[in-house]
Amino acid sequence: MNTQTKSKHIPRATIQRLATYVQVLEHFARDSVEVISSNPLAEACGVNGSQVRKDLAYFGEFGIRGVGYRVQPLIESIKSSLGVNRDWRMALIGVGNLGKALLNHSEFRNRGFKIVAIFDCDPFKIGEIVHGLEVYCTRDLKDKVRLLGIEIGVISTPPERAQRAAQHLMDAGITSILNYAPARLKTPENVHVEYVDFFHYLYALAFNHQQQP
Amino acid sequence: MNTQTKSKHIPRATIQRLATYVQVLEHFARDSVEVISSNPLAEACGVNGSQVRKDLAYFGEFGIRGVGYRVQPLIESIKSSLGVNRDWRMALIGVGNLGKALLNHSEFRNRGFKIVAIFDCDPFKIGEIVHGLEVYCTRDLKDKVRLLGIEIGVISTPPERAQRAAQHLMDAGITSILNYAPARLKTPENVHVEYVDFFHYLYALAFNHQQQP
DNA sequence: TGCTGTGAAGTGCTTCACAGCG
DNA sequence: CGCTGTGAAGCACTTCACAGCA
Repeated sequence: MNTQTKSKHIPRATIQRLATYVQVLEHFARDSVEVISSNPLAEACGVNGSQVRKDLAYFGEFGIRGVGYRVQPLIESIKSSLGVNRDWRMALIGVGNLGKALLNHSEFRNRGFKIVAIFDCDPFKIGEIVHGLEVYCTRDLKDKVRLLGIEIGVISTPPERAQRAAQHLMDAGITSILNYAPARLKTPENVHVEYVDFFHYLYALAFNHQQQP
Repeated sequence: MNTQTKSKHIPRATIQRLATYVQVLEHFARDSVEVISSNPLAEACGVNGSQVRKDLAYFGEFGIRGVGYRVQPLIESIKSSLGVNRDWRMALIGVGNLGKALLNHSEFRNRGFKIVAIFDCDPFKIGEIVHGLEVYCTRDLKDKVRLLGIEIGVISTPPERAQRAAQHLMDAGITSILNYAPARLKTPENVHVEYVDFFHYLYALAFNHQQQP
């Protein structure tokens, strides 16, 4: 069994599906399923069987021919391939409603994505304690990133302040940004931004609904 | 100018981008930009200019040759094409932490996606008032859907109860479901489910980060 | 025999390139 | 002249089909 990534380019869609496979496999694991073959796994994920096999094959040979995949080891292999079998330390910028809701969402922490410092530029918020974390001034970001080994920045500011928050993160050397603000960010090539837009989903539902009334 | 959908199939990716265009166009509108051509719009959205023109062309001819697109009318045209220029009434199932956070998120309401009834199967929660709404028993869903003209169901239960919630929604005739629970749903073809998984984004960040360390 | 892993074929989205119009 | 709208080309992802192995 080989967990090295084959040097090929891996489609972004594959990464997203791998996250789904983990979700579904953990469900099977809870039901004490020990071995599963690609077709039932695919069905549970709403995709094609070859798709599953091809996605997994990007990262190694995890299966047993004639048998299938052992569930628990496969979960570990996928997590390791994705790099989510370790902790990630994150900084959150923007301690408003949305920011507080994210801090509340304990599932992040459970999965190893830990918000270890929070920032705001509102002087009235600085110093406040939210979910056990002191709100720091955004100017201190660079120091804290170095001090706390932060690798991911989460932006939950209002849209008009998102670009400035991104600039602070980039100045601090952060190249991975999760952006909850409804704004596009101007960033250099080497910075990876993921945009979370709750409305994409609703727009897709609305569009489909009116197409087939 | 023609706002009829040409009968062609419209890629899902196009719908997602249209949501982004609206976001970016609204930003331009706030800055009093009145006309914009495809290339600057595309750049602000992180896509190709032809992509923008082709996406828009699925729904009609919104531009002026030699000039570009008038921002405000374009916003309205896109919204109308997507079906988000009207109100949508939604039911939320699962009034836990996540459900409450969603109720808090006033942006939904502002954009016309209104949660008008909330449900839970926990007898201790039924009758409680959350954000001005009484928590109803999930058994009453069918009646309320009819009574209140609900068209979209939002699932924010724990994963093990998501399928049951979906069943209740489908029994009530709902065919559009937004699922925040980390579980895949078994649904017939005619039901449209959008899965919101916060971890997709984080997994993508983690994967990319470890690829280019 | 049964299921994985994978080249080859198929499909659909994206980009190009330019005709057409304001 | 400039920018849109669009057929055609290019590219990437998905599915098929089967060789290969447990």
